Amino acid sequence: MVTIYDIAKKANVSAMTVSRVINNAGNISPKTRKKVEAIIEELGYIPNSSARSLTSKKTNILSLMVTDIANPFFTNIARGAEDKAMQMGYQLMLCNSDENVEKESKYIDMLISAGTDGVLVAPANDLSKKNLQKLTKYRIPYVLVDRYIKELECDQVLSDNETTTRKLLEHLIRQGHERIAIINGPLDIATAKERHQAYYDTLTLHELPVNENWIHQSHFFRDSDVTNTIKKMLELPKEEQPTAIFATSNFIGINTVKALKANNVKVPEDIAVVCYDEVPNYSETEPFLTTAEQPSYNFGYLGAQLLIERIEKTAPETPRKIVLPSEIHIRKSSTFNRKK
Amino acid sequence: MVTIYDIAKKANVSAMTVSRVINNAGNISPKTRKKVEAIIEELGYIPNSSARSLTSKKTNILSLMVTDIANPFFTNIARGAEDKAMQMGYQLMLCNSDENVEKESKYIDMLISAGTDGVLVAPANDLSKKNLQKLTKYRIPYVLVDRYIKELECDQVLSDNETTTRKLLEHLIRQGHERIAIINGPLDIATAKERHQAYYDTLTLHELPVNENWIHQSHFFRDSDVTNTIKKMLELPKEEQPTAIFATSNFIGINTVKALKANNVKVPEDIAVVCYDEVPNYSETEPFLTTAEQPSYNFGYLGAQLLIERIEKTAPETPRKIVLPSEIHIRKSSTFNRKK
DNA sequence: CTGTTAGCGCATTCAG
DNA sequence: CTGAATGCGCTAACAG
Repeated sequence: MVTIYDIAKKANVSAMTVSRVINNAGNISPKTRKKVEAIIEELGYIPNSSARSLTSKKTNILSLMVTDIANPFFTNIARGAEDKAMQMGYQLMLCNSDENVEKESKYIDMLISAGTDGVLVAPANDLSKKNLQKLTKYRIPYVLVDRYIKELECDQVLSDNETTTRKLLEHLIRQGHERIAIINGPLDIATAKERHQAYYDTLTLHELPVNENWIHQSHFFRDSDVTNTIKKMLELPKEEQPTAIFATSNFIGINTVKALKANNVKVPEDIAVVCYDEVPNYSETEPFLTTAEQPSYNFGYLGAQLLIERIEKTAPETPRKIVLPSEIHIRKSSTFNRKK
Repeated sequence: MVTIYDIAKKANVSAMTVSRVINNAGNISPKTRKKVEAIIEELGYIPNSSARSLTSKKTNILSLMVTDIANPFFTNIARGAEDKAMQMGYQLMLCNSDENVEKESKYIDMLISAGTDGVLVAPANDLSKKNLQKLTKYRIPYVLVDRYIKELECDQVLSDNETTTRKLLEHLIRQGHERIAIINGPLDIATAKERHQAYYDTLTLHELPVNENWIHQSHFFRDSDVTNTIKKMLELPKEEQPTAIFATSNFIGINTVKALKANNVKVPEDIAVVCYDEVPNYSETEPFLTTAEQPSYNFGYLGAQLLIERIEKTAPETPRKIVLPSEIHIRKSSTFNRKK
């Protein structure tokens, strides 16, 4: 292993001079700089960041904690965060909590232990609070992405769940739907809670009925099980059955349509479906689902930016909150006008 | 920040005793162990792995370098690797090279610098060799996944490209196809090279023509552009046009079908399509593409296992090579028998 | 512009 | 079973 002492010896300078060259710190005469740089190159020196962070408390590593690396929504965030990180001279480390607070906690410990400069987090749920407070205890800044947590004062990049939900639902209402169901994620996740509230508010605003038989929870995973939910809905008396379903995530939306079809329910003729989150089109056919596409890449990109500003202390003291709008894509799964 | 000295002072023992408790090393009396453990718990001590790795040269961090984090094939590998890593007491760090040797090189430097115990690599291409040799120089073991590199002696977990390609093609041949095209990835990637060779061999074996107008390269990315390729194929005289296309990756397959449809070519009636790699079914419809599903999760899982064995020196000296079969899923995109 | 000294938090080595 | 001394590779703080 090559160290700065090897370089120093070969260049006839002190280790400190080498350190200065590497970090572009202090004033170095162009001549010695050249000489040192040449030897660094020659020996293929790579700084030992363990040693470096032991003294300087800086690693230039950002971390991103997501809840499901298999979800394209999160891989997009990762790409955005990585691009910004790279651009600013940081590297990105990815962790996958699987929506599991315990696993998240283990990863947080690892990140503290390994010494990350800051963490971009989509927390598993409200209980993640204690994990994040641990970061604070170790003075590691973090930025919440996608999901906020009540009473946690920190930078955040979030989706405008209220407006987006309302837009999706009003699209359904315009099509003549009056009985609209929701299949949501767990209510201990902020996005689920907000979407639930917005669902309730929008229906109420439009003087539409809210029926507890139309309100269901699943989870946000790829295999989010909705078959039972759909079965229950279809067992309702005809006049109580919803004519439209609002799915609060991509996977829930996909699985809802699949479950409906499995029960010979026509989408959108019998029941219309809209959902949150865009899905990559891996099919040869046109995309079918009406979606609200969140700017996931920007969640990552802007989140990384806030984080770096926080790390480098170029940010104002008060936490910042960025709320981004989503884009509604109206497609076949919801375009069947019941008024006609 | 809590250090072992804080613990030691509070427990009235030396720092060394604390270190021993933490690492389960040496012999400690149950009483002092209990006492120390209680204080560790109480103070919420988290070891500083920078300091630790400075002396012990061990971080318990595995790294996974993939070429495209947006490709479900690689996220599956990540999940497999993560599961095995966790199970064995390691954490997994993810890096995304974007099929770019330079970016890969930067990440390798970071990994060396940060001190990873071992790396699971799907190399960008044949030029990745120098990046991997750098790892060797720093005595960091690595395992190749999915893509091997010539003359690099190391553990590998690979796909049986020869058999799988043959099976896919023989399926086409059984359907009566005699003019089969290939749209491949860059030939400086091992998998592309092997699939090309297997394509050639299989056609020759079955005494079918090989026409250079049927051999095309694209790349393995999500937006792999094949429209020009398809256009060229369709401009061939009718009797020279291929009746089937073998796409060597998921994205190439999807884009091939899309491009064909855009040109009003019916799949599979006019041209059949088969491809490598399974694709998650994000659509409400039945999967359409005939695919060879690689055991990607196992690539990661077994790769991590080999790597950990190498790190912990429980592996035999000689490099091991695991070759895994793929599963063929015959679907509509290729089921139209031309013999009838 | 350059060098010296000291110490980051921990584990190895050797001594009890 | 436990402790003291030492050094990993680097940089902050000071001195020249």
